[in-house]
Amino acid sequence: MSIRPTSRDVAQAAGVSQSTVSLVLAGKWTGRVSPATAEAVRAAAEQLGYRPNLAARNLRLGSTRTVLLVVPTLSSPFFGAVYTGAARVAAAHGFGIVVYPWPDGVGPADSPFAAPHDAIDGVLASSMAVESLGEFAGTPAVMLDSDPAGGAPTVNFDVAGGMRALVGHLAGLGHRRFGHLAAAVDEWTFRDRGAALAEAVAALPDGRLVRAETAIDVPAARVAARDLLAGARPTALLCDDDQIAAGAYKAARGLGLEVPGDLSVTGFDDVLLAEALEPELTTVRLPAEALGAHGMTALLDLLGGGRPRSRSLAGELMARGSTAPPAGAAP
Amino acid sequence: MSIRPTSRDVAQAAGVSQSTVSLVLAGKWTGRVSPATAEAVRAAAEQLGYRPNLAARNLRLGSTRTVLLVVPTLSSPFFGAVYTGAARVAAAHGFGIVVYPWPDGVGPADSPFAAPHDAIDGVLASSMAVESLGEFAGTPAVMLDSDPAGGAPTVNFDVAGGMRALVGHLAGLGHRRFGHLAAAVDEWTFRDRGAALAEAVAALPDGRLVRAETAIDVPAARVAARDLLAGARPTALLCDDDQIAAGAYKAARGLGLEVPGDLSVTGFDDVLLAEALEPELTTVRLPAEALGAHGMTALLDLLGGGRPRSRSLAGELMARGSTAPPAGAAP
DNA sequence: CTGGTCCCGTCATACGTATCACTTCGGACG
DNA sequence: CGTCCGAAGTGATACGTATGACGGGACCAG
Repeated sequence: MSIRPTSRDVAQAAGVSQSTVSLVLAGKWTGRVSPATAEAVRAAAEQLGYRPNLAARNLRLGSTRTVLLVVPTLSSPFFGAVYTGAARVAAAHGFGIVVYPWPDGVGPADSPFAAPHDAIDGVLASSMAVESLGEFAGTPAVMLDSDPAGGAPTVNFDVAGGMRALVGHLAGLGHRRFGHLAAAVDEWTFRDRGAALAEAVAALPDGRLVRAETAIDVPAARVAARDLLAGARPTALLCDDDQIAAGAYKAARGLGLEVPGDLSVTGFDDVLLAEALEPELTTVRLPAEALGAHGMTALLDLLGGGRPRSRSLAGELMARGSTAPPAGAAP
Repeated sequence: MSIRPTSRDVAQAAGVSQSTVSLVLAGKWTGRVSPATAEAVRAAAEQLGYRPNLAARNLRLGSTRTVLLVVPTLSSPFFGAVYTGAARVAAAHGFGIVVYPWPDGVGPADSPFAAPHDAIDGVLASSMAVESLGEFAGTPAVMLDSDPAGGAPTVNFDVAGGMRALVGHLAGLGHRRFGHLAAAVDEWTFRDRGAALAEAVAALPDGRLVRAETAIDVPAARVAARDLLAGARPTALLCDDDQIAAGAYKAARGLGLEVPGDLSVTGFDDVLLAEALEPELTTVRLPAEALGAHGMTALLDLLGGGRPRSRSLAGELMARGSTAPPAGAAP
């Protein structure tokens, strides 16, 4: 038979009523159905290849056991990892995930993607302001990598700690004059990175810091880095992103500066780029999969009526070949 | 009122029956409902913020207007682009997309992800063998970037043409001794690349080709490239992937070879890596978004009862700084 | 005045599931 | 012996939508 079997077909095959099938398959039969009957039902279901119709179940239950993951883009491995972590936890709880790539600043009406507004129980949104979620107001939401002051429960990276680790690493090598190639993106994570960096440098005796902004792509970063290096002469350049660091490499080489001999460079994020560059990039690895996993855990808690606490995940300093003592330092 | 309005609420507000609301909102009212009434219904729906319940609609229609996109991983920008292209076309036709990351070789039971087997109308699968879809047998499917001999309609890249373009470019520069760093992955696209490369080199007078395999990651490619370069001495090294090319860069530098002075290197795919490397990588850009878009178009055609033709999308040669005439060639 | 045709809508129903209220039946208990 | 109770299961219903089968005027022709 080519048509899909329903619970009624299973009932008929097992010689019981449809309600019994439903009870058994939902696992709520203890004390209501005899073990023998339950087994018979399961056998019939198995034999017919029965799979419950999700649409009917959702209609009946008023819940879809599906969560929407809102990300700015899927063209970055980072969000792929977030998805993976979230989906793993979701699947373990019988939830599905639908991805909704929502470029920041794009109105929902302009979006080329179909948002299944109602077919979801909750929202997991990464790297955006909670106000952007206006469209989903009222839906239980957990924010990832976003401003914790937004009101919603948040799971974040400790980017401030990451920045402090980088500055500590560089200061330990003898650096005092720092440059910051900041991402020209108004997101919490970058604001936090900038503030932490400024603070950490200010805490150093003789610490100095110059700052420039750039878009997150290689050519733009190259130009910004060249301009910055042409003015002040930092011995270490901290970049908000690995792609920016790639641009900095090019600018340095263009100016005849050796990395790390004449200029130390650091990135942030440790995407696949960090190991491909030469020299390999010192950066901070952010546990993106864990971010997704913890976020989904918090969301499930929220859906279950809990009040999940916001939390912060530490990054890991990956010290590699792009950092060294500044030229002229004692060995 | 906080509860979601149903079509019945709209009917009451507009002073008509529920069926009328359904007819109007489905756009099937011509000749059945007067323009004035239709307008009133639309106004009431708008005013109440009515959105049809998808679960109910799906239950009634027996179709979900949702398609499953099966990809090996989301940790690559490539599949993000495929998704984007597919989702754009889908949304324009009122379809949604659910992503199912299915690492090749992993059985469905082992998969950490929840496959919504029945909640879908069709499958779009990228970069895998059609046999892998066993789980979804019987569902209308279109394969992307996969073996066209599989039986299902296919949308592919003309990787053979891309390889020929690379060889032509290098031959034009004067190269005759080629190396191929092949991806050790048993997928159609890599088999096809290898075959096309061998053929193109064989067609050259004096053309010679050595070949080695490697996993698609930077450290592995570095080792493989070093071993290959230590034996034969090709003047041009064609890599199956940009990440492999990054490893080749490192190996070359480790052996004291300058790129492109002593060794020309090419990649494949033009992910964000190509522009970040130094020198920038000559590679073939594959239109991943177009792949997704054409695939979805074919799938919609298939779902509509059509018989979509398989087709092939040309890549674009991106000649950049990693290729030059071989050492000792006439200028 | 009757019968036929449109036009504009409404009624009723089915999709497949989960669950509440109810029945049946054998035994335990007073 | 009558009553109550738990075990084991069934019947009926509702979720919200889409749609085929009807209905009731209005208008026109005969």
